[in-house]
Amino acid sequence: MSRVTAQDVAEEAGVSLATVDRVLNKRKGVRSETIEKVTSAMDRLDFVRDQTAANLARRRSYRFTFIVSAGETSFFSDIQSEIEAAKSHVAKERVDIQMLAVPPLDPQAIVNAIERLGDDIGDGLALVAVESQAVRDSVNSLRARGVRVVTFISDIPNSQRERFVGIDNVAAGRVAGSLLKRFISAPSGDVALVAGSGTLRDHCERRMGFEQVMRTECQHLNVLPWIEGEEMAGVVEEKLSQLMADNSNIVGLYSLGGGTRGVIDTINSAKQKISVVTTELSKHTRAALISGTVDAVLVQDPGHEVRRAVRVLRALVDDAPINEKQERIRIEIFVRDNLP
Amino acid sequence: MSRVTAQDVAEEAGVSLATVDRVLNKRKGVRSETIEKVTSAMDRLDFVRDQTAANLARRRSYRFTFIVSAGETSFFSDIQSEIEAAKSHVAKERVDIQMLAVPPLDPQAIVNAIERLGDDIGDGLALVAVESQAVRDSVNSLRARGVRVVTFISDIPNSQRERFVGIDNVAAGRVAGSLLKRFISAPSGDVALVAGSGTLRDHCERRMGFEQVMRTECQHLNVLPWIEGEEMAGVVEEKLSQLMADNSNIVGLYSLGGGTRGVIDTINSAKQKISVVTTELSKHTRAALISGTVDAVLVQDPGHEVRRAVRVLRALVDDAPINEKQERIRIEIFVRDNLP
DNA sequence: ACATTAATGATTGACGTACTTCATTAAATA
DNA sequence: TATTTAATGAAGTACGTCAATCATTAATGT
Repeated sequence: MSRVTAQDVAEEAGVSLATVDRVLNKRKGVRSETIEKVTSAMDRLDFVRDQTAANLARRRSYRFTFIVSAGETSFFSDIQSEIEAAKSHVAKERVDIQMLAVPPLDPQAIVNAIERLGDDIGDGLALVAVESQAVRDSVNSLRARGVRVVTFISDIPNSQRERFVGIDNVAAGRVAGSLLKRFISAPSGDVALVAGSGTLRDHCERRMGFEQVMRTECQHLNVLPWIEGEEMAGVVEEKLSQLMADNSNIVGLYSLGGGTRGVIDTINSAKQKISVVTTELSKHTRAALISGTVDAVLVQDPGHEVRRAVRVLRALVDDAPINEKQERIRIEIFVRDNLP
Repeated sequence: MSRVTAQDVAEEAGVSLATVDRVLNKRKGVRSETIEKVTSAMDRLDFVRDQTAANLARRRSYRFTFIVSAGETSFFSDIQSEIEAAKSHVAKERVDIQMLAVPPLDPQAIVNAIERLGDDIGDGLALVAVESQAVRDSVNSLRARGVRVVTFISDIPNSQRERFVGIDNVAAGRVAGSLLKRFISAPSGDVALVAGSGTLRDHCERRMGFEQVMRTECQHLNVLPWIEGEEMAGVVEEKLSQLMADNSNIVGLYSLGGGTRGVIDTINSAKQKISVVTTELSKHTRAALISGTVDAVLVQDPGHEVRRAVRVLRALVDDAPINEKQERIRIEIFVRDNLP
């Protein structure tokens, strides 16, 4: 009933423990014939190497860096506190995490941060990327140095980052579109679009997905040019209330980025009945869902994303396979009744 | 930069390693004054005990049993394959899982299975419970023997199970209601309800949540008496097509349990345009989402649930704290565009 | 036949913690 | 003061694997 050890395998295979170890760790100096003997013995005995003991013996420890945006958005403060939480959690498993918050929307800040860290960056980096050649170069040179890199929340394709941990933003936009399509009962009307900034790839992608659905399936709805709120509630409120004053034909709204609080305040003080889909679960969107101001909120769970980034980085360092299915980040839909 | 060990703590506190160990494992025979010295040294040094080394030294291994329903439903075959997957995955961490599939809706089958297992049940049990006094007694006597028990998917309250790993089914019903409410644009009409069986607590709870919303917020909609399909597609199809032939005023449908394939087939061959919300993500519901037959699917992710059950059981055995936030199972909403 | 190389065995000391035993010291009680 | 009791130290073994060393044996080439 007790576990099968490498020693047991050695006896079963009629070789020494040293040889089993060589096979186990793919070291050279073993005849293929012997390798076969050992692996078949492992099969017969159902041997599974004790990963915890192996890590202990290897005295392997991991050091990862997170570089995130220091935006005003509640999403990013959630991300930061989740990273803090993960930090103390994974410390038990010899994983050390450091976090750096840099000014948002600023490629150079990212590049400088990476520069300054030098080797202190550790074995891997999770980066909230900003679309820019400088960042791309920086990522590529990290990879050349052997640092494992994943992009986080916002991707930067065409770089050598090994993976993107975040949601499929085009799909998120499509979900918003297909929900709004069903929520809007009016026979026709305008749909407003509120975003943070056109320089954020995730915002652009969501818009793209949203417009795909609108164009192909909602000929009765007309999507207005988007409002860029620079992720600030005040700016959003100003621009949106202006728009709504000018246009009494708005029947739906999709807020796909920061500054959602501004959207909520504006809608609350307007008289029109509008179907609304937003992003991010903050106390504001939560209250708005309950009061009925907002119909649905599309969310990417910060806790999941942080934990997954850590798991993926660790797997990359270990050259272990990644369970793609488990590591996919879901787009979660919240309505009033499934609020967490 | 290297990790702080118990030895370091001993030196910092000016005590021996043995004393640190006594404090660490809450053994008696240490003055409270000394305990204080040690814990403050641990704080100063940021000591985190290496759980992997501890487990190794303790030669602790875990043995858990899953007892699940062997229903025809694809959900349960998903559960089973997820358990298999988890099994090989956690074997690396000295966790051994065995699974037993018992006939569905049969309390005695569960009791017998537990009886037959005896001590072989291991350190913990995850049980897809069925409402019954016999099962309750069985669970309670396991607890008395020191076996940790969690209910899984379907709860059995008033028993001494320590936790329920699954979704909030009343909330799931409410979500279905509030989605249907928005999806249905007709000014009035009937809403059909298809379930598996009234003896399943999760089905009853979903119905309850659904009717709560309908009654309080949808006076214009009339909920018809539910159809019990016994989790079999054929039965569902027969009963539902009968209902739809008799009633041309059906504008919405919520399928809250097994046999969803029957629902889909029936709707497909009917001419009415009906808004539909169902449960479970199978190839049938997936296809129906894409074709537009079904508007939304409410899902509990089998993979998540299995992994969480294992984590919770392990934490219970270790007397470790459980991160409630992480362990809550979400109700996921799928529409055509966020299909995984 | 001898030197060279490759494959394997045997042994050992980590890794960080758990747990036990035995000895020692300090404090409390008679 | 003598005796018991409680608190602590010192030292060692174990857990399962890694990794290094050195010795031994078998296969290969000259």
